[in-house]
Amino acid sequence: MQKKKVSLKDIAKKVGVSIATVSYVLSKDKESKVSLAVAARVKKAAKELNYQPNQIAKSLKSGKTFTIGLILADISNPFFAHIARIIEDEASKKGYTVIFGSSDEKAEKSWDLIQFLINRQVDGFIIAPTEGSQEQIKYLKNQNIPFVLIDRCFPELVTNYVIIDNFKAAFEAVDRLVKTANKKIGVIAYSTTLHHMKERIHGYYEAMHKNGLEVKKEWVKEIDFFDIKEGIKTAIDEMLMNKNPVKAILFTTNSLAIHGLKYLDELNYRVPQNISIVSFDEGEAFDFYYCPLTHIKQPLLEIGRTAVKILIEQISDPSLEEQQILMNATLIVRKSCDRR
Amino acid sequence: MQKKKVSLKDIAKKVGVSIATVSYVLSKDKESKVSLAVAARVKKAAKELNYQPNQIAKSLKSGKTFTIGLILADISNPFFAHIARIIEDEASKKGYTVIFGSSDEKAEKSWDLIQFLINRQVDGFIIAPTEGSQEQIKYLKNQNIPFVLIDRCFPELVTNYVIIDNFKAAFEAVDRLVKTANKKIGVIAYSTTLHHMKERIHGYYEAMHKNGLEVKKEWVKEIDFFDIKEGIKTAIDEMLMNKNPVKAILFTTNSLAIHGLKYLDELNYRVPQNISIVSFDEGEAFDFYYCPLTHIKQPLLEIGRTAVKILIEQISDPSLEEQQILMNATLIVRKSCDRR
DNA sequence: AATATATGTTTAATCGATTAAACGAAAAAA
DNA sequence: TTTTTTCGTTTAATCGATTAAACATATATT
Repeated sequence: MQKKKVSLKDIAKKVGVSIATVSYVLSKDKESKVSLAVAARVKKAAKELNYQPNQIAKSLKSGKTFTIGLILADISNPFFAHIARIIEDEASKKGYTVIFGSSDEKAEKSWDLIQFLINRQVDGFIIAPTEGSQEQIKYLKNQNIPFVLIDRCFPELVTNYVIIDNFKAAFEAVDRLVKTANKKIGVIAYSTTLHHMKERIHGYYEAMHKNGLEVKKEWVKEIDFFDIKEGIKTAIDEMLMNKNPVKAILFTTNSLAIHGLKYLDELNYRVPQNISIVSFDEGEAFDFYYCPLTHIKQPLLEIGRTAVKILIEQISDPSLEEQQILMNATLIVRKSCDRR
Repeated sequence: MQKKKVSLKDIAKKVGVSIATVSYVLSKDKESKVSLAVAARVKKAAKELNYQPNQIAKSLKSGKTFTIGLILADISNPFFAHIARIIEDEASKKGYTVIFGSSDEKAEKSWDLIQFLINRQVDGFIIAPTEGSQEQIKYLKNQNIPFVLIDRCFPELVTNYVIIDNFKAAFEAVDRLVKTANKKIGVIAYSTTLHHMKERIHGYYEAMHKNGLEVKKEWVKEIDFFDIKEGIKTAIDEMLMNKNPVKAILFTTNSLAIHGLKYLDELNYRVPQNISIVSFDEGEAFDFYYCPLTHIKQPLLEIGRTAVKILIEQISDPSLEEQQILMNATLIVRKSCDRR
């Protein structure tokens, strides 16, 4: 059996005062009410007994748990793991704990997590929402539960969010590819209605258009989340084996790039000699890739910190206006898109 | 303001019965006490109001939070992120939530986290302990707070733990290096008193000894956690630039291997032509390394699942004996140690 | 000396759920 | 008909902390 924990009651008994007095002493700011002599004895006893306040009881009374629910696609994905770490640090600085859950991009799992965490009385959420989770987000709004979306957002809903300008990021990347002598450029994205993905594709189209380049149907590929490996193969095969094979590819996520580059290797395509590459996000994996990769770098630290900041503001004052933060990604230019 | 949540009180009022009756109805197993008619009305009302029990209140009453505290070195390290994900899934299957924290290998941070999570009334801990955290572990034992150590353990303390046989893993790896024509083998580890690291080094020594090979002082390097990059450089320089340069290196962690391989690249050493390599753990990063890496694969899924299983057993019955689980790692042989 | 004010401490309600014990009414046993 | 059981429901205590309000004392004011 766990040694029963020391409570205010135990201190009160030991010192010979009421529980209330002990409470007043130990909640600092109210100390003035209590005589110095008694306060000293209470503090001494608290130290001797190694009193640790029961946060559960505090939470029940106050309705606050100082806990943030963090819902990501998959904590074992380096991109999300990195964000999780940043959020953890930032939250902890402000006295908040993080409870996380992985949705695996499934709306149902996401809903289960939300329900679960609401029952655990989290004070708010930071969510990278899955496709089709609009109703869940609306529910949170209706219930006035504070939350901030990250990485993705639903433009049709007014919510807090912190994301990058995906359109611009993709646009700049493709524009760069064009500038470095590429005309036949393809894009590989996930097959999803999620706005950030659409924006990345949109950015691609606009950059092509702005540069007066035609886009062939075979150059734009959307791949199923749940079968990346096969999807990538088919997509790349189709991009390369037609009368207008692409000479450059924009991968819209880290995972897509990893799988794509592996397959290009199998096909004995060399980067950048045979094909140019730009990818979203970084990854340890790329460190060992023979050709330094041009990629779109998201300001993860700012995203995480801002999300926590907005959430905590919102928790303290739920009447605040929702904030929409659009950050800029940076195009890090390396060898992989240089074919001159 | 957050819409105030529906409580038993609200249902009771709506139905016109006491709170106790509602509680009896909704706690299923006791349903028999209540008349079917009333039970039906209560259930209906609960559904209509979308009642969600307040877990905080439940926890206060029961003393159980169904929450596990997970303390790792760094959630953004893929090795730990992977374990975290496994633990999350396994815990969630059994109705537990995970609260995590990163210790950054610092005993002080670890202690803060433990205190913090105890106040949050976690039911137990899964911990990858840091160097010098023995007292913290003893404290948990004294307080009879259930916990399971993973990845590392303190042999001088009787605790639950789930680790791999590090000695054996290192032994087999080095033995394999010897069998593939290497005689001059070095090892790079962290400079720490943590037992798992010592065991890995010990395994190296024993394998060398068993094969009748002498170990030069310059071949065994221990590197500071907090300055890997520089440490690796110095270590490798010293291993290579002496009258008995090594022809093979065992890296005792993933991160050491990543930094080490990068530096070897800088030095224009080719694997396995100029040097053989074996590493602990896998990593996405290795996928793009030009030479497939021989590595020691830990059974992460089993480790995570077993740790959760033992912890929950221990939570349910704290009088159970501590369990020490030693799992076997697997040596995955690839090209990086094949110099014949 | 009588009254007002300040000071220090306790009482008791509260958060939301659980549950032993008490209670009242109906059904069964005498 | 009276007594005993059974059944269904409510009362009230509890978990640990907070905090308004009540209550004593002591001190200050008139």
